[in-house]
Amino acid sequence: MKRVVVGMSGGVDSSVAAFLLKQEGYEVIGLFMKNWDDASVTLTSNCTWEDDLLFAEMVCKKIDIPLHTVDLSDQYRERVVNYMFAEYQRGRTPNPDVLCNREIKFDLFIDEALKLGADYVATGHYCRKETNVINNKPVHRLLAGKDPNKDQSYFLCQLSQAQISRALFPVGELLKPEVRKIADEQGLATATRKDSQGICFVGKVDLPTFLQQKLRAKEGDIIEIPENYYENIKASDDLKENTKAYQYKREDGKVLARHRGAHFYTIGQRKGLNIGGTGKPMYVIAIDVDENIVYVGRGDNHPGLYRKGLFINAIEVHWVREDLRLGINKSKEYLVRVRYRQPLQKAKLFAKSEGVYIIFEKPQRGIAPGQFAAWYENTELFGSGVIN
RNA sequence: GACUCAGUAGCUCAGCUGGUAGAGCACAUCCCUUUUAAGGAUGGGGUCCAGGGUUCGAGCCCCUGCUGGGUCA
Repeated sequence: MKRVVVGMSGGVDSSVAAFLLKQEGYEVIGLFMKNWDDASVTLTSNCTWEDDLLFAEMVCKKIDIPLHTVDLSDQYRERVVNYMFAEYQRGRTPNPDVLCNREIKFDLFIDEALKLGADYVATGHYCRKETNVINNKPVHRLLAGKDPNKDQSYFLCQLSQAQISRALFPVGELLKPEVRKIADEQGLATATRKDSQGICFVGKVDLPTFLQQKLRAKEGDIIEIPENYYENIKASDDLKENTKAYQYKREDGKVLARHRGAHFYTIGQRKGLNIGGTGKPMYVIAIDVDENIVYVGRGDNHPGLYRKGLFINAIEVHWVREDLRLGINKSKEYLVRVRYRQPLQKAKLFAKSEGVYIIFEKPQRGIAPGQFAAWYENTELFGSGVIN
């Protein structure tokens, strides 16, 4: 009998995952991770992990599996939270949950599971895995969850073959309502529990407030870049031209207002600028942390909000399908998304020695450095990388 | 100094020939969402610069003053 350790979060998805595995005949062990216990920064209820643990216990008892707990909060802080601070400080927009999966759930957690004698680990992610043998070698394929509304493959875009080889995703074949139904039928305490939101383990936080734990508020100018700024920029086929962020200078626009620290903002952001009287909403189109300037554009269609492409440094390019890695100077069409739940966009990848250039068929809005671009073929996730 | 235009929600402004005010933006809350955002819905707010007058009734008319912009000397 194969032994599976399931990451029990205290939510419905992992509850049902555990139940399904048990039903399939696995020997199932629950493992609860405590990764964060600082309730002072959360916006919603406090001490969420205690509630989560309680629910995990109830569910495990119900389906009759043991539950272990492990405290990974030191490592979580080191590998996820500190990374967040560091990225924001650089004026970038990190994705802590992608890191959390790569560094915690599918790294340290797997280690803990192996200590418990696990053959596999499972989570409640809406995502599918398929293992094929190609050239006499097993190749693990990461596929989108069946529920198009809940597909969470994006969050797993940084996983390696070794990590995926250990993983099982029992709810990936189900739709969310089906998961709820199973939970309900089985009388699991989590059946109607609200989906978690916000940063995994940390919860919903007000980012500027959260960041102020480590990053100082520092007043600076908000500068508006007029639409005609772009009139002189001629269209080009050059990969570098089309994939680099606009580099504005103070003289390119007019000071509109003040902000409380450029590193608290992200590209595409509308709320929190506190600029009224503009008729149209203002959006952040660039931030310069060295000069401490936030550049904004007026209106939904401001050219500065859109970019044709993006670039990923070679060392930050990750192929889930190592076997299908694009060779240097090769190019290929994929479907790409730059944020969770974004509809996949047609794009072409160009592999160069310095990294990967992605050119979209249609210009994309709010591409933020620090976020992950993930490329797919049909429903399969092929690779990902940090947007430069 | 003269002339002239303006002074209405936090901001930018609308308000027809007088009947106690509106829109966009901002903001707040909620929804959506295991990242940041975006998006959707709802909402809070106004001695209509001040004082006086005309009128049954004034943001709108008249007078005076104050403040700001412009033009001319």
